Amino acid sequence: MGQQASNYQVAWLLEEIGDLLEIRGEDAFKVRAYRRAAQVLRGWAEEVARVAADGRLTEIPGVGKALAAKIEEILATGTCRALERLRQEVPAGLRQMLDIPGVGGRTVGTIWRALGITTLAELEEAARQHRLRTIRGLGAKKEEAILHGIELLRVRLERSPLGLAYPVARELVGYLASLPVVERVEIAGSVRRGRHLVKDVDLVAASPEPARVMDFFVHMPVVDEVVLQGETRSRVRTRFGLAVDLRVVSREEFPCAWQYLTGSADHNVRLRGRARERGLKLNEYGLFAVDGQRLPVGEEADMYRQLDLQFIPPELREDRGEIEAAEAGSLPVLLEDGDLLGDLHCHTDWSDGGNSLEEMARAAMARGYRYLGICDHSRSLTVANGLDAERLARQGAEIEVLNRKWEKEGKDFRLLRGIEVDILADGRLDLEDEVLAGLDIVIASVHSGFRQDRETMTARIERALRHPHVDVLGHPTGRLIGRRSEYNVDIRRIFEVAREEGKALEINASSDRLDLSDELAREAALEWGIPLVINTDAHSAGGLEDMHFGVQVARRAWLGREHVLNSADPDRLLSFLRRS
DNA sequence: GCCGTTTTCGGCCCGACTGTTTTCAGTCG
Repeated sequence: MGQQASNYQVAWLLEEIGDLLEIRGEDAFKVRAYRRAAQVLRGWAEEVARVAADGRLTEIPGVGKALAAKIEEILATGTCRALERLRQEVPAGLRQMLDIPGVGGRTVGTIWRALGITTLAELEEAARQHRLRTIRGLGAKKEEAILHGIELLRVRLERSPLGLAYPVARELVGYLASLPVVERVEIAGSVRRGRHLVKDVDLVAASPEPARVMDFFVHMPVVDEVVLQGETRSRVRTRFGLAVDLRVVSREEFPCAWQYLTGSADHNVRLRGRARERGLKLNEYGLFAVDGQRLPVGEEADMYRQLDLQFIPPELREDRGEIEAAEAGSLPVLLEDGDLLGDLHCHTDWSDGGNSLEEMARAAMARGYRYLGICDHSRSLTVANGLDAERLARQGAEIEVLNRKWEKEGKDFRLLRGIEVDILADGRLDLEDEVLAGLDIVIASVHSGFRQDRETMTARIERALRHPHVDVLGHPTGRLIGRRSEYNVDIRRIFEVAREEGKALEINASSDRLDLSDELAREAALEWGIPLVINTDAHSAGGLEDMHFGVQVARRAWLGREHVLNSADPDRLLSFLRRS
């Protein structure tokens, strides 16, 4: 993480400026400009500090002179004057209210000015006392919606989405690893298991000098508050509100400590019982015989072996049958990051993505992919600059030019011409059949009318899935983690139709979706035999890296490469797509 | 705030939906 702010941190502050401006009632386009820049930076592959050093900040789309100056100020000082002024003016608690679904800057500003409310607790109190409905423009329904929204938000405050926790964990691991006295450091806990929501980040390190490691840990620049600090365990709260636990043990203790701290608790309880049955004792420091003699455990796998079990990958450690399977030697061979040969769903600057076709392709090649599906939005999604038939055709022509160029250069890579076509409210698709017929891949997704009743929504998706040109159903349940619940849809009926029609379902790997969930992915693939695809839905080159989260969903679903279409080589993949 | 082979100023952010409303404001994607 170094001294200079990372892209993520700069984005975080720009986002804050946008939020505060919105609450103050500033021009919506200005607010949008800050948010857009933050989004671009979050997905920007190159270090923004590096870009700034070269004086190339304004080459980043969405960054002009004013933002470039602010970014430079943030890189130099960790903040900027404009932000500090806003923080003085707008109480800190108001910002959190923007996270309540259905509440935006206007509403927050109105409530603030009318009732002087500045915290979530005060807002909830006022809603319960029916004081919000006295404000002009708000009513009983809005008051109820706010109370419900606060509930949804609570879930998110107690647990962080993996997409937030994982980069933080990775960054801290890198930071700790740079310390010479640290022999080894790893991510443990639910982040390692790939849970979509995590309570905190658990790290474990091996070092002969734990006190020095701890001292280093609690003084890291991202630390907001030291919750507790001891010889072997410390807990801090980072600036993002995320709690981080670090345990430091000896090298000898490391494998069992790592295993223990990875959990889950239920899984560990079963393992300890199993050790006891064998006359052994298992704890976070090691595996011991009755006489207290330490058994050799050089790696986690040794410990499982001592308990007559196959090695159980972290994603399976939930006591959902993995111990029985490991005992029988029947654990599945799980999908791995390297198994994926392409990503079938990403966006470009033709619609609402941040990078060009070629930039997305380069990023895909750098990941070792052999193909990349370009599936921009379709025309009805006007805010995303969705493509109509004419622009889609022009994009297709550009893709063909690129593909021919790479073929000539002998590159084993191609772009697939695709679309993420909107499923309209009645289940029709947003583009004509003959337009869809000319594409390599068609992903159909719901982006509107989320409140349809179960029957209507199910029939709507069913109709789209039965359309002969549709290959994949995108983000099948529509959930946004901590922000929006699933649509009201009979997902088993959708499974039935997908199986009948031979269509694939998406595991959307975008960290705020992870949709299908691990439970549904497992059911779809293993019980219904439906082929899955794992796609990042990336809106920038950096977004392709979310694939890791999708792989973890698949692993948590007990799936191997045979269940995932985009682990197939291009010919096999295309033959599936042509079939539909 | 950004952006530009129509433009360095004036667009950008449009339409659906909901709730609070007598004609509109806010949110969302």
